[in-house]
Amino acid sequence: MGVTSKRDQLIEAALRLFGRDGYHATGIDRIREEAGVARMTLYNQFGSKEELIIAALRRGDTEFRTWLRDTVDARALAPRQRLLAVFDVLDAWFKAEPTAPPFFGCTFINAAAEFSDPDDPVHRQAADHKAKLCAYVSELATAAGADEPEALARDLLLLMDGAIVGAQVTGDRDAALRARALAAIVLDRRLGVEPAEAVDVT
Amino acid sequence: MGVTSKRDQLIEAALRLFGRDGYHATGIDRIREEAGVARMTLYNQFGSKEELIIAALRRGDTEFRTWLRDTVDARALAPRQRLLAVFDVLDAWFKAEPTAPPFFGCTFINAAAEFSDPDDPVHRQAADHKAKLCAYVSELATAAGADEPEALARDLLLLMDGAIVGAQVTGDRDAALRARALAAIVLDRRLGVEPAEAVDVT
DNA sequence: ATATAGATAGACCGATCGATACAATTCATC
DNA sequence: GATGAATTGTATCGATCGGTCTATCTATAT
Repeated sequence: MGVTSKRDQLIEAALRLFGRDGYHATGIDRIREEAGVARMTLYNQFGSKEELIIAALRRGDTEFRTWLRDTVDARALAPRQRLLAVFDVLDAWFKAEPTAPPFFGCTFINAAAEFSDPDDPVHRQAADHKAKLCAYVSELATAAGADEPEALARDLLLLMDGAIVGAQVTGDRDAALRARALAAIVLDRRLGVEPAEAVDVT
Repeated sequence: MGVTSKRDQLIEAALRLFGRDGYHATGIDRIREEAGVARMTLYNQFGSKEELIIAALRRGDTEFRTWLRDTVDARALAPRQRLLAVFDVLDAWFKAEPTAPPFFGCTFINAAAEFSDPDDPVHRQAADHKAKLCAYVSELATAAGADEPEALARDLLLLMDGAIVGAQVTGDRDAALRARALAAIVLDRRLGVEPAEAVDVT
């Protein structure tokens, strides 16, 4: 085996294929083939397709949030700018910049769609990702001195999801920038205006 | 046959099942069974599953936009209020009010997710729905005297999609109301403030 | 050198997939 | 009441689905 374990190879292949082709449309055998692994290895590591889906979502969650966090941190801006930087990260994602994961829409939104029952483990895993994402944005909002960081985070998450859908469905690659402009307007209301930034909200 | 043709029964069953369970997860036989129709009738009316999907999306598009339009019209408000009323309609949808279609997320977003190729006929049909929705909101924005009605419509559509995703993934049934509050803030910037409304943006 | 655990390829399972063939039957129209 | 089109049920197709089983191979540790 290489540097990555069979288990990791399976999770990575699954994450990519589920993200591109969907969950029901992607067969076990396709994942097994892509990972270069025997079928029984898959069933030894994960008892079922559902468990593999959940493992892939868990991996995707940590990978995405880590990438988001690191990329925002790399800009090392003032607290208010860091909230807006989240949308710059989305922009890089939509435009498929090298460091970003390939864009086929949000695999968590897609998972929740394909498993519509809120009690389904897959749906729960998808909801958990959004909750963790919201918690992170809430941290940023707190650092920026928001009165109600949780409420602000939910609003910004709504803008993020709206941008993702716009980029995915109608192919609007500038959706993140428009969401960023909207976020700036919202921040003006919730954080108070910073003179230097308040002008260029367009 | 009843008052509705076999074709209509098939389209309605398909629209409901695709919306709830997804496109790949819903088999032809399930639709045929739900519609109470022979399998060959399905293949006589629609040459393939894909054509049935597209017919269902077309039906869903007109049904949703008609319902949206009528419900907004029923409120007969001032132009600016009509733009915000769109979010009240979403709210009624999320909360499964009797007149609203059942809520399992936006079947067009879901279709675009399951058929990720932008050139896929199904994906195109989904994108077409969002484009038509955007055109309608643009009408409302024009009536409200927006400087750039198209740009405003895109922003409001982003808020709508964000609310839909929030309601679908994390089950946030108040997502439409939060999107409405955000929309009010955006309208303040784009339309100019109307004193009576400008205060209660929360 | 041998024991042990994990990975391999491939046959195989029953179920279901989308789609077709066809004969029997219903139904509207004249 | 006869005609022709639409609809019916059912049998069937090849392919694929998720999942199991087995026998062979390989690597590591003792």
